Amino acid sequence: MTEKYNPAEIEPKWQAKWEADGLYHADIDPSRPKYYALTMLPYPSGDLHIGHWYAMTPSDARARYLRMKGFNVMFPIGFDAFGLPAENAAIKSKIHPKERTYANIDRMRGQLRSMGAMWDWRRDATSCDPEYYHWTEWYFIQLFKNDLAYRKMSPVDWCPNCNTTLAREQVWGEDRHCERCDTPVIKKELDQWFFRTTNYADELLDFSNVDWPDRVVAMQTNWVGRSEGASVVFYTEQEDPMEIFTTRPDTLWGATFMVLAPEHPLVDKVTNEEYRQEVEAYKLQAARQDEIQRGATDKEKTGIFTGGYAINPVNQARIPIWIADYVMMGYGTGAIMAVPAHDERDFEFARKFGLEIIPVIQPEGELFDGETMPVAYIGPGVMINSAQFDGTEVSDSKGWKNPGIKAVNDWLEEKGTGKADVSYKLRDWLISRQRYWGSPIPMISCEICGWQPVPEDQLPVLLPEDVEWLPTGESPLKLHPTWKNTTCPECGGPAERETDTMDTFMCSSWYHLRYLSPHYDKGLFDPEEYDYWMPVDTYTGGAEHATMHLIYTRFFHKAGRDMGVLQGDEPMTQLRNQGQILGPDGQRMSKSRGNVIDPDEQVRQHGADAVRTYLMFGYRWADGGPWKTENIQGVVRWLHRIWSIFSDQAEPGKPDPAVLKSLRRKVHQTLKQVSHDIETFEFNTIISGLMELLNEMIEARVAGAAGTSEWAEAQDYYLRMLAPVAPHIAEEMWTEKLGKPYSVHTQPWPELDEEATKVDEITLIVQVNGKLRDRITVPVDVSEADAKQTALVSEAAQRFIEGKEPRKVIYVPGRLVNIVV
RNA sequence: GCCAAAGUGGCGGAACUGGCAGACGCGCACGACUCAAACUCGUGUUCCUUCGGGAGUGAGGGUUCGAUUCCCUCCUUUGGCACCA
Repeated sequence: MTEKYNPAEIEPKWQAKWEADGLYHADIDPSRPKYYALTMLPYPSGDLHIGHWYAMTPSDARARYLRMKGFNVMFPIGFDAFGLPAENAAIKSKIHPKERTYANIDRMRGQLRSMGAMWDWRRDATSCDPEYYHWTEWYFIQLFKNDLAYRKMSPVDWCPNCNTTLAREQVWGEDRHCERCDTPVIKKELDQWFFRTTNYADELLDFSNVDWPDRVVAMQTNWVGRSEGASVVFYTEQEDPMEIFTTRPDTLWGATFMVLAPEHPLVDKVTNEEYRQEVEAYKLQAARQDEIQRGATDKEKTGIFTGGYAINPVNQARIPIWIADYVMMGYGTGAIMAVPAHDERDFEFARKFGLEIIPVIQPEGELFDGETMPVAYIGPGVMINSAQFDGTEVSDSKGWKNPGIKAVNDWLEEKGTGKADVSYKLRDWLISRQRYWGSPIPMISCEICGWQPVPEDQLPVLLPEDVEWLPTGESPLKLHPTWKNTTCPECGGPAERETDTMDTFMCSSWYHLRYLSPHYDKGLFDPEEYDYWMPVDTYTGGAEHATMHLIYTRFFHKAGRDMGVLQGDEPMTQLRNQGQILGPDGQRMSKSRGNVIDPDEQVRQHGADAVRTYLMFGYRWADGGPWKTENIQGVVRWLHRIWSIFSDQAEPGKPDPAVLKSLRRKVHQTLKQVSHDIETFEFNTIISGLMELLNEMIEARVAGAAGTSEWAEAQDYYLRMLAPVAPHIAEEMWTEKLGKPYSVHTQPWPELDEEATKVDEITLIVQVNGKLRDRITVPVDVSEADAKQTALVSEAAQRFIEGKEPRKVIYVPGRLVNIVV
C-alpha cells in the first residue's frame, strides 16, 4: 500500500522549502539570456479572487517553462496599493487606509504563496510605500520640468449630496448617479494637473515593434482616434477668426451654416442681442448635462441660432452661426462648418431647422437636389458647385490620400486660409484626484513664484498620517491643519503644497520598473538591473486595461526615454490577455449575487495543483468562462492517477518491442506538442496532451513496460513536463518517489528526439469523390504509385467506384488518396 | 451605428499550412468491485438509419477532387467605442 495523494500535506511543504532555498531568486546573470515575465499587479482588496489564479498561474507555468528552457527568468509580484476603496472604507469605518491596506497585503501575500508560483519575493514592491512613491513624485517633477505636466481648468464629476468629487468608476447608470447615495452627479470646474499624452499621439499608434493582440491594438488605435483633414479659418461678421477642423475640406463649398459648442468662447460675442436670452438658456441647459448624456446618439438634435453670421472663406457666402450640444468643446476647436448635404448629423440638424442644403459631391448618374434629398450623401463622386474644383474626383478613402481632399488642402495652404491638419480623440491625462490615499503631487504654490517643484533632496513628500476623513469633497490633505503650509523653494516666502494626489494609474505605469530594484534609493531603478532585464518580454493581464493602463504605461515609458531617464521605445514587447472566470451561473462573480468561488476553499478541497491545472485545462485562456464545480473532478482524478502510477513499483515484464517504441514515440510527440502549446499560451491542450500520455503510459505498464529504459525515460520526461503546470506533485514524485536530485524545477526542459516522433507505418484515408470510404495502412515511405494502387484495389473503394473509370486520382503524401470518378 | 473577436455533441473544448470532425475531460448509461453507496476500474456515448449507409461544425451561397479551415451575404453572442466634425 502506498499513501494517498494528499496535496494539503505536500504543497505547503514544498512551498516552504523552495522559499527557504531561494529557488526562484532572479539575479543578473550575463551568461544566460534573460526573460522578464510580468503579470498585472493586484489591488490589495483583502482577498485573492479566482480571477487572480486564472491570470497568474498559467503565466507562472509559462515562466517556469522558460526557466527550464535555459532563460534567466524574473517573475515578480507587488501591490497597486493606493486608491479609492481603502479611503471610502476609511470614511465609513474610520480605519486608516494605511492600516487596512497593509493588513490586506499581508493576507494576500499568504494567499499568493499558496499558488505555488515562482515569485521572487525579494522584488516585491508596494506602491503606497514611501520608498516607492518617492519616485512616483520624482517622476512627476521630471515631467513638469520637461513641460509634460501642466495645469488647467477641467470639469470633474461631483456629488452634491456627499459633497465630493467622484472618479469615473464611482458614477453609475444612465442617469449618472453617485455610487453611494444615488444622487445624480454634476460637473464642476477645478484647476488640475495634466500630462501631455497627446504629444505622443502619433507614436502611440505605432505597434510595429511589439507583439500585442489585435484587439488591444485596435482599441488603442481607436482611442487615439487620429483623423486627417484640414483646419480652416472662417471669420465672423465682426471679423473674429473662427478656426474649424474638418475631415472633408472637399465639401467646403457646401457649408451652409456653422455650429459652435455651447461653451465656445466666441458664443457671447457672435450672439445678437435679439437672441441672447435664448442662447443663455440653451448654454445653461447644456452645462447641466454631461458629455455622456449629450453623447446619446438617439437623442434628437437641439440647437439655437445666435443671430450672428460668418463668411465662408472659399466662396464668401454669408452663413448663420448656431450653437448646438452635438458639437463638443473637447474635440477639434469646438466649432464646425456644417455641410448638411454630406454629413448625417448636419443633415438632420438642417432639416429640423430648415437650413439650406447644397450638394457639392455627386456620383455619376445622380442629380442631387438639396430640397429633396432624403439623406446625406457620404460616398465618392465628383465635386460640383465648387468653382474651379468642379469635376475633381473624390474617392471614398479617408484622409489626405483622397484626391479631392488633397487638391483642396493644397489650394487652402496656398491661399493661406487653411492647412492640412490632424485631430485626435485622445486627450491629455488628468492626474489630479481630490483624495488622500494616493501619491502626493510634489508641487508648491507660491503667490510670487507660481508653481514650484519640491526640491528633489526633500523627496518624498510624505502623506501625513493624522488626517480626518470627512465627506467634504476636499482632499483630507487640504483640511489638515499644518501639512500644506510650507515655504517656497524659490523665494523662501510662505507657500502651500498641492493637496490633490495623483491618479493611481500613475503608480501602476511604472511598477514593472520598480520591481527591478524595489529598494533602490538613487532613482526609479538601478540602471544595471534595467540594462539587463528590460524590456518586459511577456506581459499578461486582463483586457479591461487595454486602453487606460496600457496607454499610460506606454506614455510613461516614451516620456522617460525623451527625458533621458530610460531607454527603448516600448516597455512591453509581448502582451497577452486572459479571459474572465464567471460564476457557475454564467454571471460575473459578485458578493451580491452570491456566486463567488473562493480560491482558498478550492485549494483546501482539491489542492493548488488541481486548481492550477483545472484553470488551465477547462478554458481557452483568452476566453475564460463559467466556473464548473464538477469539471474540476477531471484534473483531480488525473493527479491521483499520476500519484499512483509514480508510486506503485510495477514488476518489470517482457514487453513487445512495438509497445516500447510506441511509448517512446508518444513521449516525444507529447513533448513537442506541450513545448509548442506552452509558448503560445494554449494551456488547455498542454493538460490534455499530458493526460493522453498518461493514458498511454498506463496501457504500456499493463503491457509490461515497467523497468525498461523507455519506461524510465517516460517517467523522467513526464515529471519535467508536469513541473511547470503542477509544481508540487511534480516535485514530490521527482525527488521522493523517483529519488532524483532536487529540484525538478532546476532541471532543464527535456530534449526532443525528432526521430522518435516519427512513425513507420501510416494510415492513408481512401476517398471516392471526396468521401471517406476506407483506410489503408502503408509504409511511411510508400511511393505514390504504390499508394494509389493499394487504394484503388481496396475493397471499399472498389465498391464505390462501381466499375467506373477513375477520372483522376489525387494523392496527398501522408494523408490520403482521393479517387474521382 | 462603427470597430474587434467568436459561433463545433447534453456541457467545457480539440482539429498543424484546405485533407479521418468531435482529441482530452465533464456529464450520462451499462458492467466489475461492495451487504449497500461513494471512490476506483472497464465499456459505450454527434444525430438519423431499412445497418448498405445518410446527414452534420450558426444560416445561405461560392471556390476546390476535397472546406470547421479560404471568399461573399446574412443571423446571433461577447467586448470596446459611440453626435469625434
